[in-house]
Amino acid sequence: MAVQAPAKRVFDFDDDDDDDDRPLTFKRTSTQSSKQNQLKSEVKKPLSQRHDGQPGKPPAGVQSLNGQSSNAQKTKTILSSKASPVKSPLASPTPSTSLARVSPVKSPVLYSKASTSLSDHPKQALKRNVSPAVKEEKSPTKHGIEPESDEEDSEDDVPLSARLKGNSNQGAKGPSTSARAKTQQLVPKTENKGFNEDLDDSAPLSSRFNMKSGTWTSSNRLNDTDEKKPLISKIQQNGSMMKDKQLKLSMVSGKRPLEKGNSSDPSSVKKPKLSDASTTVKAKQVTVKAEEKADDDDHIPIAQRMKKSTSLDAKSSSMKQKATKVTSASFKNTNKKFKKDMKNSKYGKSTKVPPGSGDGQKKWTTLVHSGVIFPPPYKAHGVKMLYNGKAVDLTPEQEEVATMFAVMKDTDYMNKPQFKKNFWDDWSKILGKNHVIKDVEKCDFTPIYEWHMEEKEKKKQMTSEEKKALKEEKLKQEEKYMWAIVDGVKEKVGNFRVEPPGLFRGRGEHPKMGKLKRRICPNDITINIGKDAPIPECPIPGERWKDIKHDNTVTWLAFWNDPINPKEFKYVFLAASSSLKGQSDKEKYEKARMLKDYIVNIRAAYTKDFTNKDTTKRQIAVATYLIDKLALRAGNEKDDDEADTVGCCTLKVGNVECIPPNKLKFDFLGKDSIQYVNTVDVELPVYKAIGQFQTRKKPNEDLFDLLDTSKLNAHLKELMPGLTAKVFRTYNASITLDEMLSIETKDGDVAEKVVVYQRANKEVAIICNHQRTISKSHSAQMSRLTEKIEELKGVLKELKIDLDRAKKGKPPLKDSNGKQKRNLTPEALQKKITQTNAKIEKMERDMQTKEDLKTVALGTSKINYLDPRITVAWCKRHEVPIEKIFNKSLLAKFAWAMDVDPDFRF
DNA sequence: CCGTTGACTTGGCGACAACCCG
DNA sequence: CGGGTTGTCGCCAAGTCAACGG
Repeated sequence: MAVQAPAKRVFDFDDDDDDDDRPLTFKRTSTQSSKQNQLKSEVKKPLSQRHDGQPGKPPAGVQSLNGQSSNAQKTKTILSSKASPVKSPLASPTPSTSLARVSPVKSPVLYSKASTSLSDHPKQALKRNVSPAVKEEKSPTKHGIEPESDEEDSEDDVPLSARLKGNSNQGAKGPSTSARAKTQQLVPKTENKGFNEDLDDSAPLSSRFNMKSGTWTSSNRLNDTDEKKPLISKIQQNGSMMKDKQLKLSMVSGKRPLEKGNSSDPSSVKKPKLSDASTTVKAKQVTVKAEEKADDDDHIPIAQRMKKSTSLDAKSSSMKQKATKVTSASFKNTNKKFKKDMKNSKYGKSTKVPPGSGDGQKKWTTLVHSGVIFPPPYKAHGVKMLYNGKAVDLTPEQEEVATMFAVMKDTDYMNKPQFKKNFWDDWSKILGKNHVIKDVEKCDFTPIYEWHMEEKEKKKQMTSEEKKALKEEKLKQEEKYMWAIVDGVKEKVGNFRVEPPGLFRGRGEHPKMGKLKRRICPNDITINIGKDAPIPECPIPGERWKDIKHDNTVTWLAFWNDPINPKEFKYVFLAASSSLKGQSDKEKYEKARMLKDYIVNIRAAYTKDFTNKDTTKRQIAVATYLIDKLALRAGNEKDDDEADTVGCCTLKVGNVECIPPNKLKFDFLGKDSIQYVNTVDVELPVYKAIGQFQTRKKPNEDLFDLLDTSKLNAHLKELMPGLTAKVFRTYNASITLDEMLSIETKDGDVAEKVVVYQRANKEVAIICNHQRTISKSHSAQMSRLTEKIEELKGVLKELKIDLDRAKKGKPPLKDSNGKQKRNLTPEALQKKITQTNAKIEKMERDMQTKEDLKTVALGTSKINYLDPRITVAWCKRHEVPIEKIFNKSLLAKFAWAMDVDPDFRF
């Protein structure tokens, strides 16, 4: 189709070029010498090494992407920086073994000036961030910037593991993983005084609320004033950051307005327009720099635009000042990077279509796609399983299900009676009443399992050529399904493959685990497509689609009912890189940013209600507090046929333990049956309120008996348009990243900055409780590292001895094999010693990082919670190639954020 | 109101590929 | 060059939340 639009492209390396799959290789010259950064124990590792210097094929464009370091000097806007804060590394011994340990509260972070304390900031920040809650405002006196704070800070250095509770014991994680215990201090003791300058309102959890009602401190990010600005104006400003330029497609009039109609945004009241995304890339950037600026204002009312047209930065930040010159310079650099893209883009600025003006819900105008692809029909293998020791004949249908079960032999599901039972219930139906097989326990699936393993092995043994051929074959078959054309623009489809049949693998103690998930046929599938688009041909001869719709108020391309739970659906959507998704992603972050302007008042309001006589109000207040401080999920009601997990509104009395004088210990299974364990200090009124909610209830009764998510969200919506519980998670995650980056980034090489980023990322992951299971080889890896370190230490010792001897003119000792070593000068030996020490330190740091991250999953927050503009802007400011932080998929997904102003702050 | 339905986001994990290091 | 790691990607389960229908 004509549509191969060269249209959107940002970074899209992939897209239209057909060589979509070409791996990107970023070539970078910079060497990252591993310098160690003293800050904490983390080490940079991964990012820095990969890609560097790799010979790969560096697409020209890409190359330029990285090139920035060379010229960009001006870009750097150093925020606070200079001081090198060295913090004591692991030194601080705080053996925080106790789970419950609560770390002392730290002083609030100072944003501005604080020169002296600069070095402290990072620490403080860190700590504060450790737990969202932590950042309460504390009285300066207390923890303030006192020197001793260092000591306290040291806690930060404590390995995560130490902080986590239960690690050790938990070896056995239940269904899932180990629980992580966190300890945080939510509450500051609150002195009312607090205040001011030091506090940042927007800080995540911090709470400045305690101040007596009324006084809020304002944040001081340069823009205090902002806080009070009418929202509208702020928003506009913010909004203006994004530009929305769309490239026009050459052929089609493609406009690709990200913006949806605007309309529906509930929040519209205050904010004129949240959205506007620039989904497209600005290929033009390069060419048209000037325009860019102009473009940014697209969504701003014309009148206003005129005013600001000249100054690029004005837009954004109201808060921050613009780094004008700088900015432009950096853009330049940036632009270069996009060279490649440019090549395709010769289009000028796009015409943006006035977004949907008017159509409230309309998500698209034209939609063309090829439907879905089905898994191949089952091929019987004929391997016979045993029943009572004897081979049994099975029909292909029976064998298929038996095979599904057989191949799960080495999974944990085999230890779950529920799984077996459900499997048997479904399989026995297929076997029929009269089948010889009457009892699963007498079944021996081993032959099938072995057959499966052999097949797997065969596959592994294939040469890479064969594998490649196979892959290409598959690609060829799927190619047409991979794309959809939305309003004239070619977009990637997310999951166009219909889910194959299998045994349901629910997480946690899911009551339906093991049930047969039957094969989906065309007859189960409803297609949604443009009215004028050709209806995809049904790939299975003789069958037909269940239904065809032309509903442009939704974004799905197809759906079918979930065989496990027929009242639920499985949808086929566009991929994350599509502008439709990009736009809603952007709106999500804009909403979270809007919360920043309301947060102070919201906190004040709920703080006040901690003691409200009306129990419902009190529950709402406390629940909101928990959602804000701890980034808990809302917690919808669940059916009995789902795993028993909870969120804030569904917390049970037994999930929260009150520990005098004012600590709460949470322990529950959240989404995906991931355990959440955390002990926090809370404000006394909260503590008391929780106690009240618990009285006269059994452990399994609802803590918030008068509450549910709809009531809670209805209440939140009164506080801010469009506000719902999940917005707090996004807000807290993003604001934490933004602040940590701003406070901790120092001068240094790219690798060091990447480490700073990762550390911030880690804090966010901890806040959100994003866990992963410890890899099977973790302990082996650790002991191997320990061994290596020991070995190096041995070498070191020997070197020292040799050094002593050399100084006295004696020859070195023999090595372990008894051979004489070379005579080295004391200087040479000294150098070796230094090198070895550095190596040991690096390894120790690597190890520490590994240990810290063994249960933390960084990816989820990056994908779903961290506003990519924060990252992109930071990369621009600090000359860190964005590819160091975002991989190919993320770059594609966040195309809409790539042109953000370097001064952007969440 | 309230339970249900529908649409869309968030989440951990396994398979596989790319990479690294002796 | 082989095996252990680490990073990507796809899969699909499990949440959130709004709209609907009575």
